[in-house]
Amino acid sequence: MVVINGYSFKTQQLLTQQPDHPQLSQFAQPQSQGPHPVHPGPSPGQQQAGGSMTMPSSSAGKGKREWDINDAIVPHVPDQEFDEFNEWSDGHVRHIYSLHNEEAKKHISGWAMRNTNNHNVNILKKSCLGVLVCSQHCTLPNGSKINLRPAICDKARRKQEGKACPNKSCRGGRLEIKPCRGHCGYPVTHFWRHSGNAIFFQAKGVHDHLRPDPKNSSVSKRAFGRVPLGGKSGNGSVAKKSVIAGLVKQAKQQHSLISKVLKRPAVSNPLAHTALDIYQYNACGKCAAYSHCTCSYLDDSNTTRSHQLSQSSNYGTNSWPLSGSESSAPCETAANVFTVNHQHITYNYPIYHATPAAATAAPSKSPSLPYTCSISELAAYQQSSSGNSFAMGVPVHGHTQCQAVAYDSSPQLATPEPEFINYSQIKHLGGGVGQEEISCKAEPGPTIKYNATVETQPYVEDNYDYYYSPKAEYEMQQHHHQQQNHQQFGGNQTAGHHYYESSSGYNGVSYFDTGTTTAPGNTATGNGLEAGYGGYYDHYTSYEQQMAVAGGFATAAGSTAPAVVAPPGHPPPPPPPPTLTYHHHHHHHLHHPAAATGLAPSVTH
DNA sequence: CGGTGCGGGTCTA
DNA sequence: TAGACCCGCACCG
Repeated sequence: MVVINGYSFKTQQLLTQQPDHPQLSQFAQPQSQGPHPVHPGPSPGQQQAGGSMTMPSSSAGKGKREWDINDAIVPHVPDQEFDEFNEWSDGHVRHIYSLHNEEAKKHISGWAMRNTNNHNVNILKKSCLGVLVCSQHCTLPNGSKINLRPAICDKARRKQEGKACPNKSCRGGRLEIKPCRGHCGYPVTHFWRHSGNAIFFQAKGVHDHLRPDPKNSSVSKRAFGRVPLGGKSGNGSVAKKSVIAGLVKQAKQQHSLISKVLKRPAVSNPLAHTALDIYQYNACGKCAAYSHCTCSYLDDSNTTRSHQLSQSSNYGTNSWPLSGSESSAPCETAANVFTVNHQHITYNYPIYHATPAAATAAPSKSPSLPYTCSISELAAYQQSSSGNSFAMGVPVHGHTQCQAVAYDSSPQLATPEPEFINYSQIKHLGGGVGQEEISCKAEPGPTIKYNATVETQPYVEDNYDYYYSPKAEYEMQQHHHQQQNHQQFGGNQTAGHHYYESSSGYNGVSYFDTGTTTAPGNTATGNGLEAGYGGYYDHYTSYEQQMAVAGGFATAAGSTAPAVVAPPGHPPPPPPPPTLTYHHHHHHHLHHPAAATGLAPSVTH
């Protein structure tokens, strides 16, 4: 068994994708449950691929890591196992942060994430706004492109759009938004949920664009503060020079990092596959038909990627999109989307065939093979640098992925492909709750309405401010950190993770459910209710409570409980109530009396 | 002023 | 029905 960032995988599975988990397979093949075909796409069966997907086994010890943001009950995580905050989470990843983690509390993200009303008060959903780019695709002195962070505020963002390109050398360029389509053609989404002593974070989709510069970056300031960026015509000055120098330095360092990453042996060591491999790529393969999936938006976007690659001079920068996004933004398997209630909540949960092949089997629709290959590698790098707690596909992936990505245009991956299982569904099996649906059957890409300035933009990833903003340093650290993570794979990555804490406890948000966390290791107590459930209470929570009782999960911290989801080899939890449906289609919380827990329902900060 | 969260509504598939 | 968005409002820094 291999533990990756807290997620356990059976070595066997990693090495071989054999369907050795009947139960999992079963769960992984929800289609068997109902009329809904798992994969409406070309190959309905692709997803199951033998059900080899490795669902982390709770019995394995890291079962607590098995959760989905929509799970009725999320695991309790020991304080020591909280993840280090990652502001650049990308791909289908999940993190569990300390309730005291300031960044987590603020739901911070390097990506421009805006609040999205998902009508679920328990889970905060945010979607990516993409990045601001120059309409002229101008190139900065360092060869990079304008890549600014869109304002979250609609009004502010509108003001940003149309502004003159901050690149002084740019003529007529205007800032425009390149929308994110990393999640089946839709913006990448982040979900935040406060439960118990932790903040659960789950991301869906892989950003198909570069990381935007920090809003306080020099470029941003110049862009919106009318401070001209260094340009040929530029007022050269010291600032300009320093910027260039920094860029050069940055490029070198990045190159160095990339080289390291690429050199890393991975092929020979399947186990070396990082969680990213598993959780990120697992994302894709969900689309019933990649051909239908707009994750990688074949249309005009392809060219964009190609262009990006073509200008990969500085691809090494931290902003480069993940391979998944570039060549094949993973999308979730439709079959794995479940709705538990009327809250518009999708239960997408990626189960990855913990096999090297799977990891590299990220489907791609991108026709640009050569670029794709490059991207794959870059992606691998970026993954690592992206700050994901999971290390990512190393060179191997890049390599393998070249094949997979470049040539595998088929949704069906011959190799074990990432699969998505709805944990909730699993839990609800028999309950008739989890009904699979197809999440990526349509091509949302074209449907993107706002700021549909999706033109091929040959922009190169770049962080001109890399050395100018505090963040730059941080990111660099992140890069290194990730590198380390890569090497750590195979071991408990979460252990020893530093997490930010603050004396101030989270005051509570509506989606903070204190009673939704399974107590650690408790296998037989159902008494957690009194302790864990304070004020916040809704059907969701109620259900969780029920589960807690029925399943012997203690909600109170300190107790130990089995993973929420029945792990392979473990019988699924007791059947859930018929439905987890909220009373009202739209939110309607019972105005959670946060009193008991001292949590203010609507206090956001 | 902008970030952030809430939540009522609309549109679309 | 569900997902994505839009929009206004409120709060906060």
